[in-house]
Amino acid sequence: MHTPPTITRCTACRLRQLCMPTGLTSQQMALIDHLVSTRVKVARGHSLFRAAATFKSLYVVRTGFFKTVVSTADGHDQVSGFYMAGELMGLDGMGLSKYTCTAIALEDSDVCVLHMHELNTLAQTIPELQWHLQKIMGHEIVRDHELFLLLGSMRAQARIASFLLNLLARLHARGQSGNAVRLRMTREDIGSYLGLTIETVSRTLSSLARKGLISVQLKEVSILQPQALHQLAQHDDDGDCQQHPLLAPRLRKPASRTPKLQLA
Amino acid sequence: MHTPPTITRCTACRLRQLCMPTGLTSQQMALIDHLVSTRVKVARGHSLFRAAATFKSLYVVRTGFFKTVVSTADGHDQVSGFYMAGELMGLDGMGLSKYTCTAIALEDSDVCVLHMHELNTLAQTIPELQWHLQKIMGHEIVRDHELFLLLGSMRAQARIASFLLNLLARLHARGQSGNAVRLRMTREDIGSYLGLTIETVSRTLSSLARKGLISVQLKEVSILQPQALHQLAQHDDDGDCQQHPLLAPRLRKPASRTPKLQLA
DNA sequence: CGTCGCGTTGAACCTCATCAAGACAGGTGG
DNA sequence: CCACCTGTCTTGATGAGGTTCAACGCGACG
Repeated sequence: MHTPPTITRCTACRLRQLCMPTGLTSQQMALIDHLVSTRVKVARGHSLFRAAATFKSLYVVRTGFFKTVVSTADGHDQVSGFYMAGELMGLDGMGLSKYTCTAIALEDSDVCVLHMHELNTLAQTIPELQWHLQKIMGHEIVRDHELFLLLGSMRAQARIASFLLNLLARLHARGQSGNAVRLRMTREDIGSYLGLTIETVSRTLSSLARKGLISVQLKEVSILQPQALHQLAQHDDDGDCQQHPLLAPRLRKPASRTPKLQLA
Repeated sequence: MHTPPTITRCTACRLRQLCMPTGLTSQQMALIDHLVSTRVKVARGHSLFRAAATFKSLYVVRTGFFKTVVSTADGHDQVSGFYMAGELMGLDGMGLSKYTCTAIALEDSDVCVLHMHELNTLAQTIPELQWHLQKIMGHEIVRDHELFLLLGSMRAQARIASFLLNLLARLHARGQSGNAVRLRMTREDIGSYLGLTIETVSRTLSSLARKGLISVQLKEVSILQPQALHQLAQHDDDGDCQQHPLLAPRLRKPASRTPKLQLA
């Protein structure tokens, strides 16, 4: 068994901990090094895979930035996610063996290709790999549930705040320090993702800047008051109107759009 | 190896095709028959598993009906799904090894318990089982994307229409004929799921009934004009106002909330 | 310099949330 | 059996948040 070229060796990749399982034996690592046989470059504005295409591979962003777009029969479409280095795309294809969304590079990007067939074969001998894949799919589902909450019960201001904090957190997880966020996507993309119009996105950003919570200069955003943003992301608007959450835990809250949980 | 009691044998279950892979050898089937070692009954209003509990099992609805609820830190919560016979719950727990939502029975129910550990062990020897699990998780992700579209870019009327059609389709997939849908959940649950208030749900149902598209009698709904409902579910409201989609394909559409796809 | 894509801002309208009142069914106790 | 109560659903009136329409600023690019 020859050693694959360094360029495609996962063990030599600084993103390894983001997309591969940890705690493998060196023997297992060596097997995994053969997994990524292909790298592809995608120019800004071009697609990596398209909806309805046959599902064959998963993709990991190596450098660059992507959005995924889902479309309805009648031509409507919506951004369903943004992906940065180390994040996995294409999981939606596993259900019907077809991709259900289109992945578009928002800047010149580099992608690792994981052929599903090889991945599954390898997973037969490395259970950890199998579990890891399950975990990643589980994360995707959890991420989706968070988006439900955002789309179903948050105001524009809270959506934007959540969005910015989410981006910042992911950048921090990649080692970036500071509070600067460069928005790789357009306002249109943000609006589509958050279920808002482009005007509302723009207005809300301006409003947050006017309050001093962030600073905005086109695509360059700085989170000046992360805490305050967090507050906004949680309480829609009504300023935490329950009197004593500890003293009256079962009190019926008059909270805005949130029916109470029917307890067991 | 003894044969497990009939009551927990998947091969003897009429729901098998809904939750188990097809095309297995009889030998594999025999192994799978040992998978479901437990059945649990959940009384209406009680929970099957709760958010933050340790993830150990997946659950398949055998009889009855469930909703899942996700909660935020600040007490808000939202229905994230409804589950009927043959559908799998608990997949969200695979990401963090904790459930992220709470499953509540909306009527007295019967559930098959799949211990994740055993499931994974068995999947090591039956690749088809592994693929099947992947497929199911993929379906869940696709389902979530459809919900994004609904929550992000549909009007109340379109959301309700989609919701009713979705329920009807799932009932049909289970062999029910006719256009009757019994709503097992309250208006509050529906509203939470669709990102609407209870009043809007009620009003929209009344409105659809007034138009003759459905009939409503509390929890009993009949879909009188499925295709008309389909229309409503797709075009928000503006009655397909582009003049000649074929002659002017690149014309800027005045469509309500849907920015155009940035092509590759 | 003109054009085009993108972003911002203003004004009017509209959908839907909110507040409020009442209808209806199911359950309990007299 | 009725009165009563509670949870659920319906309907109306009002207002706010966000969409829609429109105009303009700005930078990139040919």
